[in-house]
Amino acid sequence: MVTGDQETRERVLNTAARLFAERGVERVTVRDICQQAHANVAAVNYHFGGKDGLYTAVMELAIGVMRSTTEAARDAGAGQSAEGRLRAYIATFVDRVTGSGRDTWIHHLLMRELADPTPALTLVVEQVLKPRMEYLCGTIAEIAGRLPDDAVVVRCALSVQSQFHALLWNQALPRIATGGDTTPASVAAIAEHITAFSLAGVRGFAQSR
Amino acid sequence: MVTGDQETRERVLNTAARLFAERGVERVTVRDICQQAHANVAAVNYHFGGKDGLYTAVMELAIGVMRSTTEAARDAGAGQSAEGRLRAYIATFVDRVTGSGRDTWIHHLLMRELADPTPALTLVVEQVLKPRMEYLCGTIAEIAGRLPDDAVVVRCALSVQSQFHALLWNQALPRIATGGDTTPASVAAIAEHITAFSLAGVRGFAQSR
Amino acid sequence: MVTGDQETRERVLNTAARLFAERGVERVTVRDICQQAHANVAAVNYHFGGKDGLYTAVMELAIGVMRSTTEAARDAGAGQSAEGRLRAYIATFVDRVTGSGRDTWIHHLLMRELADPTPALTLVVEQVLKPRMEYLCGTIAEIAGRLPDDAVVVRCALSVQSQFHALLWNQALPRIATGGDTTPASVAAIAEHITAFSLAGVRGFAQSR
Amino acid sequence: MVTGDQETRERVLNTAARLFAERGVERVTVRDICQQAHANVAAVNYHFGGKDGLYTAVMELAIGVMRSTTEAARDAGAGQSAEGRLRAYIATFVDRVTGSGRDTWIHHLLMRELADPTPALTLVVEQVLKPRMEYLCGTIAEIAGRLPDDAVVVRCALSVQSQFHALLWNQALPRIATGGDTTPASVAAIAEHITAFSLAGVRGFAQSR
DNA sequence: AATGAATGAGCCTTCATTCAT
DNA sequence: GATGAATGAAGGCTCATTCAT
Repeated sequence: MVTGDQETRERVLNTAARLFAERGVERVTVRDICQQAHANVAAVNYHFGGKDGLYTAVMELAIGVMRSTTEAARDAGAGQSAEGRLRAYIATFVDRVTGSGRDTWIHHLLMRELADPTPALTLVVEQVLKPRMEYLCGTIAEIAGRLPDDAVVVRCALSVQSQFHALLWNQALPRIATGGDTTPASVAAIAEHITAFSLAGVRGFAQSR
Repeated sequence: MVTGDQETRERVLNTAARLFAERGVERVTVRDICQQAHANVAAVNYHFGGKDGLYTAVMELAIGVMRSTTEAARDAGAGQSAEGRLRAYIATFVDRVTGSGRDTWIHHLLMRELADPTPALTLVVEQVLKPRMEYLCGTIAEIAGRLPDDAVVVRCALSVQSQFHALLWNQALPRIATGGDTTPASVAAIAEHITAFSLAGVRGFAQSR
Repeated sequence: MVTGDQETRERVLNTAARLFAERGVERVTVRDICQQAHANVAAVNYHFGGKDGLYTAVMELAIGVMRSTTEAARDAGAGQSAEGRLRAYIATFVDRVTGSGRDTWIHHLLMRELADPTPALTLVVEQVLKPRMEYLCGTIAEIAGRLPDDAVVVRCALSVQSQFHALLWNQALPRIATGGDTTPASVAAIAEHITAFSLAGVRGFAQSR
Repeated sequence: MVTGDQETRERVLNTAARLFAERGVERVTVRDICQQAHANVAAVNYHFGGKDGLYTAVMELAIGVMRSTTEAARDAGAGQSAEGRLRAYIATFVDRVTGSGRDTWIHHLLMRELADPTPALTLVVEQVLKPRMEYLCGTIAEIAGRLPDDAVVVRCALSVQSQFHALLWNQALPRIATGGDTTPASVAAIAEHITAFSLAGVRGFAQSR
């Protein structure tokens, strides 16, 4: 109608990603999406085969972005010591989660997916969460002087990762504690806290060699 | 009267709590609830004024249980040192979250509320989360030799509390890591891990007096 | 509950009469009536056998009042000339219709019944409208020097009677014309107009004997 | 497409007009309308936004027809004397109200609106009733030798107009009086009666100049 | 490739009525 | 005699989906 071509598909996909994250899949109608995307009501079924297909496409998009975040977290610590890699990893995630603007929709979507699992969760686990855990376990293993598949190391990795999510809640919530701020200073302070807290936690499990 | 045991209102309320937690409010129909509760379709509107009212009632029920959990976590550490209180607090929560059977629906419900806030979330924050944070801050403050409203203390409390939720996900998820087990042994191991990790983390922020 | 006895029946009946007139039968619920009448939800079914039975009872009540209005209109002109009787008849009706306060609900109810006939309409026609027409025909016949069952006389009676209803509309409507006033002066002016207009109209059909 | 002749919107609109007039808005269900219109249950919401919107559309349709009736009543008396215009006006209305067949639904609908006003009544008053009153006042003013906004003239206009409605009732009722007939002869007789009665009534208020 | 009118299943809610007490 | 908890039928409306164009 407007431009034709494949642009419609993209507009619908991006609009859906935003709305799904904002309100949740159930609270968004196909009409809402198509209207805001300046597309026809039938566009969703035409391009994605239905609402479910659209959700899957959105999740695939999200997974792509999340994987690039994983990459970024890795790259930020490339060539550094284990402590440096952990610090860089945490800093990258805190930065993305507190959302310097875009891509925040991904975290909301992930929270919903975790609270209300769909078949897409399997993909997220396999392609996003497991790789992250693996990298994190490797780094932590080095710090703790243990093997990456040591149960202690895995638990530490979960302890580290879990702290990012407290940030998400603090954003979605009537702030429980301080730190709804997303000023560069406070973001850095949070990252520094998690790093220090986690390093101390991990070192407590360090094995003398 | 169909079964005659519980009153209709109670049957509907309990059934709704279970279904809301299992599938999410949007995916549960009033008909489903009433059918499983052996009640009439109109029972929801009669007793709760509508689906929304029913959800509110369920959340109030959940809040009641959660408050008793907070109490239990406090009582378990009564009369002990700060470290002992933290250990007891964590043990209580890990025990409840890993679910010795009942009341697991509450955690699912809470996760959904956090992912998809409704007006009920305000109540949860005020009556459940804030009191927990206060208690936790008090204990941590003592360990760290800081004031309870110190920003460092608050961040530590969030770091501690956030680790419980990793457990929740591990339950809802195709297990990312080890520890889908809820055998007494593994539950104890998890509790011990969080305690050790957190104590080390907090002590890293301790102020020399 | 409050006083028991037969008073409940009366309260329900009167409340229903008022509400039926105000909103129309379909727009009034049994719950509304019982609540406003400080009676139980089941009171309507208990005392009147159902909503239909209640409506019938209300119509019977209305018919009683309307018959007394007919009587009053007759009595007001008793012993007077035909012109005087017509003037008194019209004055009585204009007074009642413009509603010096109570009994206005009856007119609204009658309007609804005419617009949306129920079996009760037959009763109204037989016990209220026909007697009025008969009296009016008798009076008009005398003025016109014709027989009461003369088609001309009957048509004149309808012409007279119909003018009352214009008043009802002017009350229910965003006033089409002047005269929403119900001050004694304007009411008298209206009565005088209808009387003069009608007398002139009827005399135009007078037969020289 | 079921029948293919009219468009769905038109079928629904016409069916609704008929049913609303026959039974009243409250007693007609959306399902009834759609079934008789060979349309889907959702057609009403799709084309009219809901039952209320459908009613509004029906009223707009009715207003259109009523305005054309007003035009016809004017045209019928064009170029004639005031008496001739009044006679033509009355004849037109009596003809339409007694219903040579079609468009009778409009009168039923108007009666319901008057008995049970909805927001649509304002439109009817502004676009139909007021213009009619203005024309009628102009004609009567000329006959009575008074100004069109003279209170006496306005009252006369109401007296004239009100007589049409007696006809409506006579149709909806178990006939009170003669004249349920719609033979051309009786229709003409009624029109002639109203004309004569009204002319005499108006002339009684004539001012000598 | 894309549209929008039309569909039908299903949802929440309302309401007159019933029945055990 | 009177209550109020509980019922079931039905209503308006939403929404993802389809189909002819």
